[in-house]
Amino acid sequence: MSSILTPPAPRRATVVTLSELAGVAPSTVTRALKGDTRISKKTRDLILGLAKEHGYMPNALARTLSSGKSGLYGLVLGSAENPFYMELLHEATRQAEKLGFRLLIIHAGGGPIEDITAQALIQYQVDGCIISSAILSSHAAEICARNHVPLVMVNRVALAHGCFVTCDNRAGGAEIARLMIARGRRRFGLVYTASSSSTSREREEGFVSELEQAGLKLTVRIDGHSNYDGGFAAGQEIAALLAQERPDAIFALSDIMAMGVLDGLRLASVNVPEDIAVAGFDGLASSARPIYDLTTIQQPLPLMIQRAFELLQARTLDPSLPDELIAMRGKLIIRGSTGQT
Amino acid sequence: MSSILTPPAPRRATVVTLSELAGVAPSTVTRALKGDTRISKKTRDLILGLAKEHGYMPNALARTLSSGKSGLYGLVLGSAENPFYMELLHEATRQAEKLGFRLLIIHAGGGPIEDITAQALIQYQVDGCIISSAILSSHAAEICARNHVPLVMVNRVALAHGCFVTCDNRAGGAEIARLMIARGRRRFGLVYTASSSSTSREREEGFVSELEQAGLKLTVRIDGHSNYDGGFAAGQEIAALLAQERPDAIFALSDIMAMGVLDGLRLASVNVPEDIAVAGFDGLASSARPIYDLTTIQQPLPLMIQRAFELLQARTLDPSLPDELIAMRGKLIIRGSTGQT
DNA sequence: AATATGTGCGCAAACGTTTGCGCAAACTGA
DNA sequence: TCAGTTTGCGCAAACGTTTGCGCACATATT
Repeated sequence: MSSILTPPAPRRATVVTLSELAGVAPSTVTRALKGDTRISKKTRDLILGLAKEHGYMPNALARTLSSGKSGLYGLVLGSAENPFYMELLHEATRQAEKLGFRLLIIHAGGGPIEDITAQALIQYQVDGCIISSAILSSHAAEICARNHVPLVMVNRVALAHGCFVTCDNRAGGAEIARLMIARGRRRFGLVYTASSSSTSREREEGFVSELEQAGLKLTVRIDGHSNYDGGFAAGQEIAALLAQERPDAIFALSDIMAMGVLDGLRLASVNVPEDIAVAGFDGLASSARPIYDLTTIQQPLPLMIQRAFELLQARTLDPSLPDELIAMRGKLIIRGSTGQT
Repeated sequence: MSSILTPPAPRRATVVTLSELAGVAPSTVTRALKGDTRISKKTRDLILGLAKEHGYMPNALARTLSSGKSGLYGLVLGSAENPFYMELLHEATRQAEKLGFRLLIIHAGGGPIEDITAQALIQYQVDGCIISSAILSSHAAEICARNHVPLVMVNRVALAHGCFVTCDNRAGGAEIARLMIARGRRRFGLVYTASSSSTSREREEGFVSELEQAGLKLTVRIDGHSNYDGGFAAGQEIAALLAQERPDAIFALSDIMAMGVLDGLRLASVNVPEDIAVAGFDGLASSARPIYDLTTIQQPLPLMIQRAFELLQARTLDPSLPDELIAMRGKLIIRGSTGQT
């Protein structure tokens, strides 16, 4: 408590206080602020002037209570270790701001989304949720379904209810295989992720099926644990193989693992791309660093986020719309880690 | 519109619907759910049972309207390129969840916070805001001050109004200098950031003043532009110096720049730490990677975030509390990039 | 029996905004 | 002049939760 008595801070301007100043009803103020031409121009101008003069800012919470739309979207992010999620966060934030929305962080990091976390989606009346990683428990998914919270999963498919925007992972894996084969590589290794995620499985399937069509197959398959350290360990393990047993091409299912592989190989004095070609997937900004110079499949992140918001907004307007799955072709970025043509 | 007429989804349980089911007043339901012992145990148990049975979840927005506390905290993040902000986001999210709060992304990336973005803080009645980068315009800062939004800046000091939790940057810079001197280094370079931020200035001041006390001085000072690419370019520039003109110790004012410096030196075949010792600041997880093995000052991020929430919560309870600045000593992590003892 | 105190709840208004419904006055055409 | 239409607004309730104030009834004390 302040030892010097001060009068309470004047309350901030509200629709009601503006209506009193203008001598009109609160509903008139609301309509004037919205530009409703049923309110005369003279009255609208008066109210807009007062609103500006008094620094009026609408209370988004009261507005939500009354209109049912919060302008909030939930965001679920994956591991702190993978810069892909930071890029996704920035892109989602940029597009949300453009659309006049705000992002509520529902979950960040590994592990499933706890029920109490999913309940935040309902409690804050989010207009939808973008999930880029983590798994909703079946109970949490049921809570969302029952409360009509539109969900879009970006970069993976793992829900019984919701929409999906992914990269076309199979096509991407196949493209990497074709490039490696075209460059004359013949012994292939995979650094994968032993999770149940569709992303890894599809990338691997695309890669392997393309090899098989060329009468080739994987000779090494190492779990890179979805992270840099796992990729690094895989790189060391590959480097430790006898040169004639070693694959001459490695596909890591994500850029973060690929960069680990590259560093592991490099510290073991294995030459890339001379001895081993390395490719990744995701298109991280850091994959372009000279020290990596990584060939990769670049996910069309801005467009994926744009589609995600479109899917959510459409389902805010019409909750009965059927779920959609959108797969977008990634772009092959050929760099030094797979050698030059 | 569904072609098959379906009854509207039953509305979710509210305090009012629970009161009708229980045959009590809504205020009784609210009090029972809060455990108010003025409501008899029998009635409380009845209401709790009904709440559970009907999957009641309080509407956080209505609650805010009525109680004045939203449980939302704003978060402002810096550049997508610096993993420090991802680590900060994850730690802030983890601690917020523990406290029962949610984080609203106010801004992410470079550039000042626009007024319309700052207004979101007021519109969503956030209980406070953690700012880790970016600058509030003076108008935005005034909006927050006038509306009593507690602000805490983490990792820098740049506001006329608000609290600050930073690492003790000067002490950290001085520690790096002492280590380098103790290792016999005598020609010093700095990779800095030409921004007005207090963080960079203080780290540099700590480093330089310690050198001067030992009768030493900077011989090279290169702008690393706060990012990896700038650090990399600086590393290349340093490598391009004649060996006898080259510094034998480099302090980069952040880990992300230090990693760029290391890569730039490495690609130019300059040996670290034999030819040049390199140190950074921040304590990023990736600084521990074998390929960097970076000596750094590790910011006590979990404690900084904890203090930030404490400062915000205290000011929610008592808006008249004076601003506080808390500086915390970082921890010197000695790794291979500065050589062994 | 009367009075004081304790217990267990309810009333009512508020928080800030929105919108369906409808009224009064002005205008138009016959 | 009158009926119908248009214009410009207001009323009132709602959205969901909270809480100050106070009532009715039970209990204890004198």
